[in-house]
Amino acid sequence: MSEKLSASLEDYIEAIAELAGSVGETRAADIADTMAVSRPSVTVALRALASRKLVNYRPYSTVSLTVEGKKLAAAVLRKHRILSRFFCEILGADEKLADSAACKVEHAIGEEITDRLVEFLAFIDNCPLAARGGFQYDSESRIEFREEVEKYGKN
Amino acid sequence: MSEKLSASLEDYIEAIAELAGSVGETRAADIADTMAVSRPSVTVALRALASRKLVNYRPYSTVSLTVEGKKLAAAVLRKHRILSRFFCEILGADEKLADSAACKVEHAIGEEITDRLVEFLAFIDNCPLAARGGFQYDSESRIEFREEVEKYGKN
DNA sequence: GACAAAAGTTAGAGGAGGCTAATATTACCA
DNA sequence: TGGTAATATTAGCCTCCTCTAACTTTTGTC
Repeated sequence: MSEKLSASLEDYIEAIAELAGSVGETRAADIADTMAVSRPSVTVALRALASRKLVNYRPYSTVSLTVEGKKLAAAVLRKHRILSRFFCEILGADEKLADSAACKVEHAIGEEITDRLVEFLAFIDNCPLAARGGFQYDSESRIEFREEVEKYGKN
Repeated sequence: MSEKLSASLEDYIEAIAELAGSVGETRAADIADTMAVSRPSVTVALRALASRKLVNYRPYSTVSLTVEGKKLAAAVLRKHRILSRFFCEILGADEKLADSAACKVEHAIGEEITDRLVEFLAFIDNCPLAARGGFQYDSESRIEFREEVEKYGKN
């Protein structure tokens, strides 16, 4: 991947990926609308992304992601999904809150934390949780817990 | 609380709280050093914080937090601790990574998510987790899981 | 108590992001 | 095909945060 984008540019990449969808293209106006940002701000952002070779951009034309851009978008969207699931399913937050929190946190965590969260969710999905089981959670069982979590890790 | 600080100003508040410690005072140079930032940047930040009545600041003097500032610092530090614990104890991340991730994420989550995370950690601490128990985690037990977590919630 | 060192501030500049108003380009339709 | 509506860009401005270089104040030592 490239040089580590700002939160703002990651948001643009994410929005473009979602708007482009299967068609693969979108327009500046749609980006501006969904991001609640002015059109000139979009122009500036697109230039920044184009200079990093993350979008195909020519003035007065439609926008699409490059291969690199798609990779980056996928990484950001993955973080978003994982976080949203965690906030919603595990912490029990409202869907809307979970989503908006994910939107902010996705720019703040790296791949390792994300991978570990995936691992953790996989664990909870497959093997959970004796709320009723009455296990005491001392420092030893904490270590066991970790080992169990790792067994369920994949992508 | 006041008007919602930027991540940057929250970092300053946090650093001041930690440096001031029990003495209650610290100096601009120490802030600059621990935050790896220039002294003029500290001056600017202190003026911004003083204008929001979060620090007691007079040129060429020491710095301390106001009552409001202390409240805000406590809120940020609480988020930091909770997140760091979660990344480290639950996700199994290295202490250093857990801490640096907490440093970023603390500015991105609100009180509700934080409260829910506290609840969740309390639950894990007290009642966990039958990795060995063999409970299946279907959509029904997910709801039960949530109910159990809530029983352990407090501050 | 004077003077050097340490600490702090001012001045000036730059990057990142955002906005509005004005201008340019494209697209569509009669 | 010409003209208007829609779309996009440019120009100019602002805020936030950071920096270096230069200057001022405070402190501590002889």
